[in-house]
Parts: sequence; C-alpha cells; structure tokens
Amino acid sequence: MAREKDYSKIDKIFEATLRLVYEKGFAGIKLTEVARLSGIAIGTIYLYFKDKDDLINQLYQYIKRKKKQDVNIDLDLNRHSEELIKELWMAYYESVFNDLKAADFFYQYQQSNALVKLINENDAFVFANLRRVLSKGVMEGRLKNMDEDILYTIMIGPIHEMAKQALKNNFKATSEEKEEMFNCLLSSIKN
Amino acid sequence: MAREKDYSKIDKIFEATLRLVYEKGFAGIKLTEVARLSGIAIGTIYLYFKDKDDLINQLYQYIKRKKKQDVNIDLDLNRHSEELIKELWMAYYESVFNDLKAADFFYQYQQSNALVKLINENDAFVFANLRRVLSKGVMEGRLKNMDEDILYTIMIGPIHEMAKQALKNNFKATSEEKEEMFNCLLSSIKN
Amino acid sequence: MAREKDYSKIDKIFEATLRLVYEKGFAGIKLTEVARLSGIAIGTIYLYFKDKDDLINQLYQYIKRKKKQDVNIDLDLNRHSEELIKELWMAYYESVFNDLKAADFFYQYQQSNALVKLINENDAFVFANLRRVLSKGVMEGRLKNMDEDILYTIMIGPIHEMAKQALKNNFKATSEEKEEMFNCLLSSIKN
Amino acid sequence: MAREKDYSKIDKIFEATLRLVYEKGFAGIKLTEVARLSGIAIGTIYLYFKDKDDLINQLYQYIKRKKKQDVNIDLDLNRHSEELIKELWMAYYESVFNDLKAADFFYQYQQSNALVKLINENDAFVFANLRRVLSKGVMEGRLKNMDEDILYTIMIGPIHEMAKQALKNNFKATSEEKEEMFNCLLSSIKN
DNA sequence: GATGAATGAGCTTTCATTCAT
DNA sequence: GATGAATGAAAGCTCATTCAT
Repeated sequence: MAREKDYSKIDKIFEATLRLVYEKGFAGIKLTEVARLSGIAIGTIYLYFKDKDDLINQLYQYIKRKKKQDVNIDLDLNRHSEELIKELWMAYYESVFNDLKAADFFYQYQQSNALVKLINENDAFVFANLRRVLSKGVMEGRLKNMDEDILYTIMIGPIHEMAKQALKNNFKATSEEKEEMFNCLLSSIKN
Repeated sequence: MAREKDYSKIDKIFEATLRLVYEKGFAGIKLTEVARLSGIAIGTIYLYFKDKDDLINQLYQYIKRKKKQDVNIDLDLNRHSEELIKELWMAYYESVFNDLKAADFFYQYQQSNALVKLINENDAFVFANLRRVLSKGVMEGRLKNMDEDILYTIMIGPIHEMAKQALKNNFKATSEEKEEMFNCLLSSIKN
Repeated sequence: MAREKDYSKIDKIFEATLRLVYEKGFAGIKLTEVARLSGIAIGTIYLYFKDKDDLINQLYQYIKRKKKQDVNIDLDLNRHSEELIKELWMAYYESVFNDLKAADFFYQYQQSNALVKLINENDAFVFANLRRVLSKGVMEGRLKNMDEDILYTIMIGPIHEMAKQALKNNFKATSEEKEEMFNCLLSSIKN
Repeated sequence: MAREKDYSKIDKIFEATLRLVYEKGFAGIKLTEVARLSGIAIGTIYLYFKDKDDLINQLYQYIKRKKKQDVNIDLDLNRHSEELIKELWMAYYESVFNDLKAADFFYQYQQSNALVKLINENDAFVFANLRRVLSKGVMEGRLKNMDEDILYTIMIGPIHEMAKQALKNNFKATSEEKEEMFNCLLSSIKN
C-alpha cells in the first residue's frame, strides 16, 4: 500500500558513487555528495545500506559479480586452449573498458585495505577461469612451463595498465591494436 | 615549507605515512595516526609540511625522485636497444620490489584524483627513458611497429600487476622467473 | 487528534510505548520502534496522534485518568479519616503495582522536562484526595500537625521507592508486608 | 610542552550536562549543547569521553562516587543503632538536597535502561551502610522485624519523594521539619 | 623548535515526519 | 484509512589544523 521499495535506487546510488570516485578519488566519497549526485535523499541511502562501508562493500561485490558474469563464459575444455584464452582475455578486456569507472573503483577498493576486508581468496575467482585455461595450456605443452601467476600477470597486467592510462589520458587502443596486443602477449608465452 | 633541517624526522613521517597507506589504504591516512606511528608530534608535522596535501604531495615527489634515480641510468643510445630496454626494465622492476609500500603509495596517489593535481605530464618522465628506448627500437625496426603506449603497456603492466600480488599474497617471482618474464615480454614485441 | 475510531490500535500503540520506555527508558522512545513493536504502521500512528509529543502527552493523560479512577474512590468524609487514608493508600498501592510499566512511564514523564509542559497543577489532582484526607486528619487532631507536603511525602514516597525496586529487582512486598508497611507509615504520623 | 590536559574541563562538562538534564530532561542531552553551555569545544568533549554514552555513564559513576563519600561515614558499630541510622539518614538527606540536579540525573539515569547498563548490584553499595545498620537494629530487637527492603524503603522513599517535589515546586522542608520527618520515620519502624 | 591539548568545520548517521500508493 | 518508503533537519562524531606551553 505504501509505495514499493524502489531497488532501482541502488543503481543510481552506485552510479553516483562511481562517478564520485572517478572525479574525487576513493577518499572523496561523501554520502551527502552521493545523495546530491544521485538525486536521492541521504536518509534513503541509509534505507538501502547500513552505513558508508556497507555501501562501498556492496558496490564492490556488485562490480565483482558483474565482472564475473562478463568473463564467466561457458568453457568447453575440449576446445583449443589458445582459443579459450583469447575468448577470456577479450571478454575481460571489454568488461574493463566498457565501464572504466567501475574498473577504477575496483582497483582502488582492492588497494584500500581501509575497509572491512571482503576481498578474500574467492575474489580471484573472477579470474579463476583464465588461470584454469592457462594451466591447461601449460599441461598440454602449448604454453611455456612457467608459474601460473606469472603467465597470468603477463596476460592481465597490460590490460590494467592500459585501463589506468585510459582513465587519465583517454588513451585507448583501437580494435586492431587490441587484437595485436593480445597476439603479442599470447605469443610471448607460447612454446 | 619543509625546513630543510631534520631530515630524519621527515623520513620518519614519510615512513609512517607509507605504512599507513599500506595498512589502511590511501583514504585512511590520518595525520594524528601518522604522528602516532612516526613518534613525531602532530604539531611538529606541521612545522615540516604546510598541510596534509603538502605532506602527501611531497611524499609523492620524493618517491618519484627516488624512482627516477633508480631508473635514470645513463643511457648510451649507441648501445643495442634490447640491451637498454633490459637494463631499464630490470632497474624499474627492482625499484618497485625494493620498496613495495612506496610503489603502492605511488599508484594510489596517481589513481586518487583527490588532491591538487601535481601529477602532470612530466610525471611520465619517470618512464620517459623506457619510452624513448622503445621508440628507438621501433625506428630501428627491431620492435614491432606498434603504438608506443601499447609497447610500454606490455612491458610495464606485468610489473605493476605482480607488485599488486606481492602486496597482497606475498607472491614474488624468483630471479630466474624475473629473467624469464622479461624475455617473454621482450620477445612478444620484437619483430 | 485521535480519531476516536479504533481504540484497539491506540491501546497497542500505548502498550508498545510503555514497553519501550520500560526497556530503553524514556529517552529511548523511537516512533519507528513503537510502530514495529505494536505492529502498527508508522503512518498509522500519525493518523491517531499529531506528533510524538502528542502521543506521549496523551499516553500520560491516559495513565493519569486511569490512576485517578483507581484512586478516586467515592469518599464519605464522615467516615473515620484513618479508614479513608487506608483506603486511598491501598488503592494507590494497587494501582501502581498493577501496572508497573505505566507507573514507570508516569514518573519518567514527570521527571523529563523535555516536553511541552502539560504537567500542571491539576496533575496533583491524582493525589488530591489523599492530601485532602490527610488535612482532615490533621484538623481533627488525629494526625501530627505537620506540613501537608511532608505527610504526603511520608505516605507516598515508600510506594514509589518500592515500585522502583520492583521494576529493577522484582522485589515486591507480600500482602501482609503491605499491610504492615501501611501501619508503620500511618502510625508514624499519628498523634 | 604542549599545554597540560585540563581535567577541570571534565567538571565543567559534567556541570553543563547536569544543567541540561535539569532543564530539558534526560532525553534532551545534546553534546553540542553541552559544549555551548560549558564553553568547551565539541571536539574537546570527545577528548575526554569516548562518546555520548561514555559521558553519561561516567557522570553517573562520578555522582555515585560522590554520594558514596557523602554517606560512607565511618561507622562504629558499637554505637547505638538509632544514632547510626540518624547519622546516615541525615547525611543522605543533605547529600541529595545539596545537589538536587545531581540527584535528578541520578534517578533519571537509573530509570533509563537506555544506556549500557552499568547499574549493577554494587550500585546498592551507596546505601549498603544504611541497610547494614537497619539490619543491626532488627537483630538487636530495636526495630520491627520486617524485611530489610521494606525498612529501607520506608526510610529512603520519602527523601526521594521530597527531592522530586523540590525539583518541581521548590518545596523543601525546613531544618525542623527534616528532624521531625526523620523522627516520624524512625519511630514508625521502631519496636 | 617541539609538543599535544584544543578547536570546530564538515562528515556520518538517525529519526520524526511526510507522502505516494 | 492504512501502509511503509522516502525525506532532510538535526544530532553524533572525526580529524585537519591551530595555539598555548
């Protein structure tokens, strides 16, 4: 009978928070600002989130979930490992560049040990598939026999680095460059 | 407004700040905490720094200077470009892993748009040499004819990625793995 | 502005308020809590009461009315004053212990200068009869010629004190002890 | 070297709080008001007290301690029990009326279950001596063989009742009346 | 210079009250 | 009427900065 709880408000709140983090940095999140930017009353924010930390943590979870979806392609492990790697890499690349502000928040959150640490092991889960496929490649002898962490680092590091640049200077690789970049990275770890 | 007097005090303040950033994140820097951790009175901090921003900016400058020194090897451009790249890459790698907390602060500072932007173009200067040498390689036809930013991204991204892991899980490549990793990356961009 | 409609709702609201005062104290009354405890929507509370003060004031009035009824025995002033005193004292005693939470609220309300003062002279009216009868006793020479306030204090104070204990430690006098207690008090002021 | 922590500030804070409770009631304590009234900055209050609850709890403890001192006369149990009772009763009476605001706060705090309950058994300790002496009187056969709680109630209740009146109407017994009142109460429980 | 107690602007959070359904 | 989501004024609390010693 009362108006129904409007969960779309959560989206607006998240959006405003991301914008704020993008503009002012992680330290610049002020809930009154979030309220102003999102057009939602401060009290309402506290209706959906226990407190500021909760908002930030939930936003992190939300982005993580979304990224997981973006990357969690259904993998047929019978397929060629290089193909699988490419599919995953491209998916992650797109996921990052499709929402750079989210990516920005994501990294800053992980960096900031400030908050109740919800960043636990299974956070890596976002990337678990890539790791798995890399391992497969190694076992099949297609990839160099290097530590999985290093292989992962080589493949993923440049994406993050480029995202950082994209946030600052707006530099972004073209579609061909993306392709080229991937080929470079893959070839570098292939046997 | 740093009285160029007691550098040991400044060191302690910087150190405490880095530790705090490491423990609580960039957003978690509180000057009273810095005072407590450094064993220097809060009032004294204000003798050495105009305000909080000044402290953070000076710390950033300080780290930048140090990194620049670490990396600013005297380059004889007559030498083989691959050799030069390796020297620079290794120097930067060491610089990062020799003081991970400083590296952490460095990235978080750059990420955080919070502060008066002192991060200007010549910040890239830290890496200017690497960029220059990469360009040289391209012009000489030794490296693939890709955008300098992308080449840079491929070479540097994995270092930053690994540093991030090192801060969290303490994973760190061995000396051999480092070598191997470099070889992978370089080969990936070589013609 | 109580719609004189659904008294059962008002009862539930009052009851929840009393429970809250008992559990959290007078300062701890939160209308959202009252709503939750009473099972009545917060909006509905505002249909029955103008605002929080109104609710509290009305509850006070309600309890006062009830207490007045409990104590306002039809007094035949021809009867023996001691008999009358006993009747009133016992009635008040029962009234207090029959609903300790209401008594608790009653005292806290009177103590709390917080609200628009509705506690005016005729509040004493609850006890007016006792005072009147005490006066009568003095005039008849049966009671000591002391200030009426003091006589009143001696007779009523112990009831309140015991109620306080009852609320905390659940100590409560037996029926015989009650009798005994009354006799003590009365004898102490008799000539 | 910095100015010394000025513990007299605590007194000023307490005083302002008591005044506020007296004027606005327990629910009306607002730390900004306490700051204003006491002439102490809000931040300073948080230097001496963890939070609002802490301030209120510590004020309670403080008053309790003071009352304990007021009443904790050195008792020679060889003395006549009636004499001892009188001494204690008078001391408590004075203690209450010497600082009615403190007494007011004291009762309101006890009533308000709102706060972390620090009101434990040994709170009764304030009155332990009176209880002990009453017991002694009973054992010696000087006082009626009634439950200690009831005896206590009879002796103490009227003081509290009168204090309540004193806070409201400014009624206060004269010195003779006080004497008289005590005599009444004592005689009422004597054998 | 050095110190840390004191300050108060400004942020976080609560809760009485309103209002769309 | 009844509901409870939404609101925002006002209260609680923090922390960069100042200032007395």
